[in-house]
Amino acid sequence: MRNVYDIFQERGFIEQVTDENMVREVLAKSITCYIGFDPTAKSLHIGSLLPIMSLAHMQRGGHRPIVVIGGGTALVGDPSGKDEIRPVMTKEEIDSNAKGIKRQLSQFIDFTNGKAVMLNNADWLVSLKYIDFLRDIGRHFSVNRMLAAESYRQRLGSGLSFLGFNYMLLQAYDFWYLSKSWNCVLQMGGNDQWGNILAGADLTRRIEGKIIHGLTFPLITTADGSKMGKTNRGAVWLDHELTSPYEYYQYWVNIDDRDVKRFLSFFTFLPMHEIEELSRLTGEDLRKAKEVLAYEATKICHGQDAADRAKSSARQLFSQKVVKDIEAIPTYVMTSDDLGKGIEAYILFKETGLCKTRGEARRLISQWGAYINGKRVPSFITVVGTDDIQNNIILLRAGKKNYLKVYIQDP
RNA sequence: GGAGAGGUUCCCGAGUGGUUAAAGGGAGCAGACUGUAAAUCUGCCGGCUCUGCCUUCGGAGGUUCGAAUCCUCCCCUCUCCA
Repeated sequence: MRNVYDIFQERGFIEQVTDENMVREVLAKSITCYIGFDPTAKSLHIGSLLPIMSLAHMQRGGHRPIVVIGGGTALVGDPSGKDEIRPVMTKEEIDSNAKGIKRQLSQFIDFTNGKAVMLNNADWLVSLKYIDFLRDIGRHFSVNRMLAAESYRQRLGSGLSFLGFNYMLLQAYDFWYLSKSWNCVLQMGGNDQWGNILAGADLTRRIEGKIIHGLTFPLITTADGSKMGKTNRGAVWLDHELTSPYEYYQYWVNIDDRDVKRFLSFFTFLPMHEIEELSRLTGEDLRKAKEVLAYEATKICHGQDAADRAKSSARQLFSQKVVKDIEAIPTYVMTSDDLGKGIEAYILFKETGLCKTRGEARRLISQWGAYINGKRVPSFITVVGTDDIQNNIILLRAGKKNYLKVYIQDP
């Protein structure tokens, strides 16, 4: 079996490593590794996809991944990222988020028979005693060194509370704890976690005299320099209720040409020679590569059926063929009673969620960006009524590529 | 605790009594061009029951015909000093 390190390397997963040779050596045998995830939402979004894929690669390579839900650390808030204050979350919220996240991760990682483990660091962090913690853990940390860390240095200009300052200690404690209780020898994470990961490895070396390792992934930005995963409707979620498989598929189809190769490497399991081949396509043909990316990514996240449906719906909608089977596109259900004597187009676009406000809907329509059943809506006071129903459906379109169907379902 | 600086619409950032829903940039949206791409150009870009109305410039009061702009108190942030 190939060393996972090589796989990571050829796919561009590695930004920093504690010690390349040692990590490669460690990975020659089956090990336990971990990545932490914040339970701050009930779903992860594609910003977390790279770490997730890395764990999947690890598992495929015969290693045991531990997913740590940061139920304890979420109470403190990581200052190294951008976000400042996290809303204080109740234990119930965190638990329910954790449950959702585990279900989600099960798509990517096999948690059966101990092949992967999910833990919540609240279980060992919340009960810590302050004085004991200071004496046992705090003594190993040099404030001087912490202040020198990049993640904190940036904060020094904009403000850092003592609470946030302690985040590093807690995460370091996690790594130490996991190395002790689960024999975990590698922590991975986004590059913003580098300082925290090092702190954990350092702490473990000081307490146990044991060398453990860290590896970080590059921060993924899109070719135009923005953070990955934002669309007009917000983040791209892994949860199919927050982002439908169709929308998920569309996100990947619409990426920048320049991102195709990287994203294929990151977000699919396709062998590199296939990826090379796909990325050699140019011009319009490159869309085929994007289709492959979208299909594979959707398949990994939502399963093959969903990927098939998303693909066929997308093809129909964008190839001007007769639209007959478009089940995968987002659906808004209403009854013919709701439709009643008719409803102004701009209100309908707002109600279905295609536009956030009525004002936005008016703007869309007056700029000729709104379509009903493929026909441009001439005016925002155009009334949509039961006459517009075709096969129980009214097909709405906002802009060039945002489709939604209104499904008429009478009781 | 002391001394300064500052908190403006999604973000950055102008504005210092009326013509300001508030310059400019970014993001976002639409249109043209295209390949469901990028770049470029054009328009839009607080909300609404939209030729008008309502709500916004850290918070609460006050002065004024009229305040984001002046006064008072409060909250928060930063910098330097202790």
